[in-house]
Amino acid sequence: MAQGRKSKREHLVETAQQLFYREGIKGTGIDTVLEHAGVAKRTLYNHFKSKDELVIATLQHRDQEFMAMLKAGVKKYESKQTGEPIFARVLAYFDAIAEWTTSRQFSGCMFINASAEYPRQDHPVHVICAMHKRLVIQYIEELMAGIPLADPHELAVQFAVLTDGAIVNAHTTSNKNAAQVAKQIALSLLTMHAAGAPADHKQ
Amino acid sequence: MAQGRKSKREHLVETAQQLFYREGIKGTGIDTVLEHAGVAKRTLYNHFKSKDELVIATLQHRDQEFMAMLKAGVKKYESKQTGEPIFARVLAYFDAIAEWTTSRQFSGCMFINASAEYPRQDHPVHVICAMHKRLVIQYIEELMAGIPLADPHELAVQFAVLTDGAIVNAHTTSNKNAAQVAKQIALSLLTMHAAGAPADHKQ
DNA sequence: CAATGAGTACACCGATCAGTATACATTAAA
DNA sequence: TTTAATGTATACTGATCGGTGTACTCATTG
Repeated sequence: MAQGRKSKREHLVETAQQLFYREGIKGTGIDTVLEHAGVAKRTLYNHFKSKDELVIATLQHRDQEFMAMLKAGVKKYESKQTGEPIFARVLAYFDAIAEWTTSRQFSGCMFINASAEYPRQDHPVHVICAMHKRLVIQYIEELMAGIPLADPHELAVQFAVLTDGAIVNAHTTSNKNAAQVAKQIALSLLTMHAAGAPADHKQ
Repeated sequence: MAQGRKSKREHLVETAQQLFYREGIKGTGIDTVLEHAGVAKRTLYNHFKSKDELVIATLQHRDQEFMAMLKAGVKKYESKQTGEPIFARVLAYFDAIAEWTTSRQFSGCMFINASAEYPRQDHPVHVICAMHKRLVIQYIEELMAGIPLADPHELAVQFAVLTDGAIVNAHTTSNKNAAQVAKQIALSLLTMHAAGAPADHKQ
């Protein structure tokens, strides 16, 4: 098994990911990917039997990468939160989203973009996108583990809606504040629904 | 000026809009549009000098149609709201969004989808999408005209973020509840920020 | 009737698309 | 050293892309 520091397959996936993200999936031809990767066409088709397969591998790779980015962001911002300590992790999550949506290369959520390019709900790409979103909700629930809530899942869904809204709004209208808007709303919801959180007693 | 009940141009725009919405813009070829419209290729290129121009005309048409749909929805649901009457119009707006996102042909927001297909922020399509979103925010502000608020615009932006989130979430994860989730959050924010609304005095 | 403008039918263009075929080079393990 | 796997280079396929050229029909209008 000949392989450099990175396998050709991995290199192709990473190159394709960049291009798909910047130019869209249907806006990026196979030849463009090969050109940027410096890899022969035959090699690509030895690893993937079609462009669709490359697209799916790309989205799976992005899923891993994105979740890792989120977790790193939460770790980074968790300690910088003021106010109620049990809220720190969820609020840090929104800071992570904010950092991402205001970064220079930000171009929306790859999964939202992909499912916009493949609108049919039964298309594999669309299915993968739905799975990713479900994973994010699950992660948000984990972040709220320490908070006494009547229905943690429902609040996680609300936060997911807020997140998607912030991402899309930031992308379409170039609004650098969108994620902070979402964070503020999230904080309101937290204080509203957290029953008997210390230092938050009603009057 | 020969013209049937509808001008060829209008017919082309409406046909293209349907197809672009269902199959994506880059996923729909000119020939497909012509086939469905039953119009000669030359006719199309007499009205539009490129596909991009047709796309833009389509988005402008959709903007009109969408705003009309929103206004009709608000009128329809306004009287059916319970609780604080000055909130009725904004809450009806979310019901209109809910009706749309749960309708059979719903396939996301055409503008969000379009700007996902054309990720570059300076592309004309992206610019039109941003304009549309700004129009919606303006409309939301109008709906809140009767509510005493410290910063109506900020709340309108929050509602826009909620709306985008609901739309995207409904589309990507087939969540029929997304818009109702957004409405609930909106109601919370309204009661929280509406200063001195009757029957809403503190304590 | 003549002229004009709008639409049609259809052939055609070069470019690009995803994907294949073939022949050769490199590498590493047996 | 032989063998097999992996990758490269390049040419090619058939389909489709957006867009053009041309000759025609048809209805209106002066």
